[in-house]
Amino acid sequence: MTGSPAPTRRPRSSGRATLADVAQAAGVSPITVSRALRGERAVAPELVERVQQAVRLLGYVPDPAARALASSRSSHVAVLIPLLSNALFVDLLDAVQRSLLPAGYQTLIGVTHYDPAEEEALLRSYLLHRPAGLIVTGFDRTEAVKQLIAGSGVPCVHVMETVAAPGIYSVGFSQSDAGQAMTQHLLDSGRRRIAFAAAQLDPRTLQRLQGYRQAMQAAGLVDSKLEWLDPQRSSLALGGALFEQIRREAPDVDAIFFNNDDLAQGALLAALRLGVKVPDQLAVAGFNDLTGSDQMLPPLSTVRTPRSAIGAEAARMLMALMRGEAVERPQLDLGFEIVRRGSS
Amino acid sequence: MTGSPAPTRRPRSSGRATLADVAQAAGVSPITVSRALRGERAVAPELVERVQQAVRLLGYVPDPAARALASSRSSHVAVLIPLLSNALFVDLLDAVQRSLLPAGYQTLIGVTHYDPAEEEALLRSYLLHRPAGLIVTGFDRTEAVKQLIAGSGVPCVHVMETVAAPGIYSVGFSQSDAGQAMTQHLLDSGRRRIAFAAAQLDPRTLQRLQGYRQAMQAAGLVDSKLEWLDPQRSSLALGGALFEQIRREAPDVDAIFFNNDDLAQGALLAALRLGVKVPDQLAVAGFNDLTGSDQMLPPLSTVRTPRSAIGAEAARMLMALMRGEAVERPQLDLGFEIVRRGSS
DNA sequence: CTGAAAGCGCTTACAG
DNA sequence: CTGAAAGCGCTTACAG
Repeated sequence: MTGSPAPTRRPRSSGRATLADVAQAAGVSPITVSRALRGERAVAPELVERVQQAVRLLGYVPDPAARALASSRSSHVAVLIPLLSNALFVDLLDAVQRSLLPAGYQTLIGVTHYDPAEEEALLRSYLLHRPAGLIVTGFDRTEAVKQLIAGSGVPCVHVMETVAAPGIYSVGFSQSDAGQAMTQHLLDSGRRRIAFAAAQLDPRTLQRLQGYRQAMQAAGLVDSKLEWLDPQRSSLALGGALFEQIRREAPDVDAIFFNNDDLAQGALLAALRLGVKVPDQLAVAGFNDLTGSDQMLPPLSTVRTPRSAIGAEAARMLMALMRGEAVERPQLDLGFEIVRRGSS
Repeated sequence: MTGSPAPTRRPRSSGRATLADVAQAAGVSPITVSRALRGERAVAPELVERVQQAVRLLGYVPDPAARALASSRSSHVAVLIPLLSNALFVDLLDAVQRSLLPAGYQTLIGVTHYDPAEEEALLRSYLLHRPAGLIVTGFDRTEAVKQLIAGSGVPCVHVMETVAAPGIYSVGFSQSDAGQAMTQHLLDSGRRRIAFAAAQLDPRTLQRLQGYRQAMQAAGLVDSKLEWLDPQRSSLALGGALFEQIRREAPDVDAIFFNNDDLAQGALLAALRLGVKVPDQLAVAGFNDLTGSDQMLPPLSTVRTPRSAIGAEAARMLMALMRGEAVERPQLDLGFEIVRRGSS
């Protein structure tokens, strides 16, 4: 019974309910619907109720693309991390997503492979999408890239480290304090020739090295020959290789502090293979308390880092910033914990 | 020298160059620019050149939101995986991103925690964003969710398993064949009382179990008491616990096939702790060849699964689908490899 | 507290 | 092979 002439143009709409549909159903204007939905300003409570009913009735869901185009801001949060193969960052991400997803934000994950150039490229690409927010790892970037972030106007939270700087938001802990504390723990348990073995050599690893040096310095035991710094990627195999190398080149070393648990785990396995008794002949310590460290033989002493809490707090801080709220504590230090197990 | 009156409205533009700017600079219409940029139809080569020059000159980059709104299709690819804490899926993701990013696609990562309901919620959420493509893990979803995917019209590639079904695209390998092959390897090396120990109990684990049963059946050695199926999440600690339990409850077991390497690694560590000699008293085998398996004592025999290749091929297949091209082989079996090391 | 108009920056669907 | 018009579904900026 449609007496009207067939339309000349095929409609381009997706068939989903639109803001206009909701407005019509609720008997208000589209702008009022828009405002009611975003909780902006005080729309009359009665209208809000009518709008919400219409939304339910029609199963209306806002179109993210239209929203992004009109407001110059998407519902995406870009998260830049160095690596996905380090459980540390997986835990961080998991916590971030768990907070952001229920709030309606989609997470874009960028892996930088510890390469500032790669990070810059990702950042430029993501910024084109006008993300609602940004989470980046650490502070190791060029002045140009910092300007790029600041100039974009996109709220940004830095994770893993903290820094006191105006307009900079960060959630993390002091990597150097953690390095110092573990070294001190080894000193306190009577070790003297404590080696520091590190891979990757990213900024946070080097901060831990500083902490190690401070503790050794204070004890009057500094010896640069005790530092093994390998730029290769961290792995169990590399940990084993470093262990053998240190045993060979410095037989008097009585403790090794590895900058990541995978290295330390590899070292413990190498010790088993070589028949080196840990901790009797040699203490071994790691960093991060990764999966499996408590299962090793002996269980690995390590530094437990609060990456899940960092992720959750960073998400919370970012959401406040995205809502335009003031953040009372722009710099959040979540600390760390020395976990003493059998290996030290 | 602007004699014109001050504009009454503040401009809402972002300041970036737009399609219209490029069109004006190139002396063509906006549609021609749009077509030239997307490589659609044959635009006169000379015009394409002029457009490209204007693009370079102005530093033009298309606005993803506008594009998505006008075309009902974003530049996002949603990838749904069960877990981020299993290195298997991290490798898969890494490979997917490595292929998709240079092609201009952004990856949205959804973690389902092996929960179909959670997967459905994520899927509905992502589909609202009208992704350009979809990558999902396996085939374990309700008919309703399958309809949801099919009805969305979004190209979709399934990974980790393969299936022959019209309109279904998949890249993976036969989990049951892999389970069978490893069991056969243990049989071939003289083992008879071979236990199958599994956690998580996701669909692919159960397929491996089928393969195990087939091999045991063929050898006339089936015994349901040899199956230890634990719904808990896979971990080193659980592997150790399962190892102890199996030793206690079935002392005559002469080999244990764990459905994931982390379990097997935990078992090897437990064996060291308990003084059980592997492989003399007992063979141990794993699945996936994860990091560290080659470092264990003894090194772990396992099934190497081609997850990086799966990710790369799935991305390639998806890109073909997104371009509207025909895919000659909608079902790609990438196989697996038995890696024999010291533990068997 | 509410709304009419304009606009965000693209692509679609027709037409020639 | 090229283009003028319309439209995608929202929000912004004014105005009242």
